[in-house]
Amino acid sequence: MTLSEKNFTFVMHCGEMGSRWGFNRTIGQMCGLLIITKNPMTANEIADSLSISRGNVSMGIKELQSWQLIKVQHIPGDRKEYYAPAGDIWDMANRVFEERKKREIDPTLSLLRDNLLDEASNEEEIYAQKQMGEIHNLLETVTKWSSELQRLTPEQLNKLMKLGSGIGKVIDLKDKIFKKE
Amino acid sequence: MTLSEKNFTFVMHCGEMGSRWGFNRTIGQMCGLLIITKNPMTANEIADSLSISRGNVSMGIKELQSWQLIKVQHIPGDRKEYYAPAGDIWDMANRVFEERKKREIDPTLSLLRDNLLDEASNEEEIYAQKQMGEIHNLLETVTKWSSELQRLTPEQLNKLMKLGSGIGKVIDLKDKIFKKE
DNA sequence: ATTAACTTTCAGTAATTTCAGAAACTAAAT
DNA sequence: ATTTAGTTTCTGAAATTACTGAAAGTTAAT
Repeated sequence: MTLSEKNFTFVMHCGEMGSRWGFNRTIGQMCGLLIITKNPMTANEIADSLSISRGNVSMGIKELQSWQLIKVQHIPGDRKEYYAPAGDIWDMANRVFEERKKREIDPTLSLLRDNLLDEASNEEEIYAQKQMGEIHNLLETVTKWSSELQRLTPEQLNKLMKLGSGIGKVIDLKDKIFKKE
Repeated sequence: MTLSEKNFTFVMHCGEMGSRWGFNRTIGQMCGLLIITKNPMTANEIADSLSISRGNVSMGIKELQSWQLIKVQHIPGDRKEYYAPAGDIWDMANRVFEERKKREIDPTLSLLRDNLLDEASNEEEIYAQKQMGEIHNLLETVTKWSSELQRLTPEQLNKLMKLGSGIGKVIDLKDKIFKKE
């Protein structure tokens, strides 16, 4: 089964974007391919569709599983493993976001925490520590906020997103109401 | 002027994280270094502090300027260029965020827009197009939302962030109020 | 218009990352 | 216990990316 031209273009685009999204070209392609393909695919089908080696697909699968972006399925009476996206687009985006937070923010947060426990021992370290404190604040805020968003129900989240510029008004509103109490 | 051990550790950490944040090791180090150093630095000071070549620093500066993360300063009677972070930590994070959106989201958004204009011509393309539509929605929402956040005043933003789990309640609240009208 | 102080560019090299294909492994069916 | 259908791991080659150091470029002072 060969890809239609339009679908092929999309898959290749996912490849180009792959490294920007946190993985590599092949893995980007695999991810795009599985998303637009209705039926689950075997590793060999993936390798053929993308003209890459079977070994490479195997490594890619492992990686995509570590991101929790794909799941394995079995068809009764068939020994092959079939792969499909794990969840809908929104779920997948969430996973990517979470995983990237883990890789891009958490390590720094923990370094900064450690550092801020130590007393600075001179002028230069005092300034540095002040700056690190700022970064720490920022990252904590982002982290807290993102976990709050995860906690909202899909409907709430949807309302929030749709709110758009209204968000400013709502904040002010909330402010007025609670100031009274 | 050589870095204290603690500061050195931080700068090296920024290097390790560099590629995850969208640039490379050296540029990560440069960025970290400039952030924790109180006084603006010359290119040579940067090269010495990090033990990298002068040419490399020059390229790094260009890159950091393209991200709008640093600015040049001059000291009267001194021909050297002095570099310092452009803005506070929040500003910088914003710039990184914006720039990454440009690289990681915008190209895909435009590809998807184009694709969705075409009529799908068979079963397979219909499904693919449905999925692409989902991705398109998601990315549009993220884009819109992030530009809304940029539009808020710092105080509003701060309130919003502090709101934390309260956000759910506020949404419901807003809902009730406007349903009456 | 020369020199001196500084910056940028760039060609070649070094380091890293990605990949194919072969070999090793696993487990179901016979 | 062999065969067969399948998956994973690993090595070295290829491609990409990052870096150095030297050469070229710029600008201000003399």
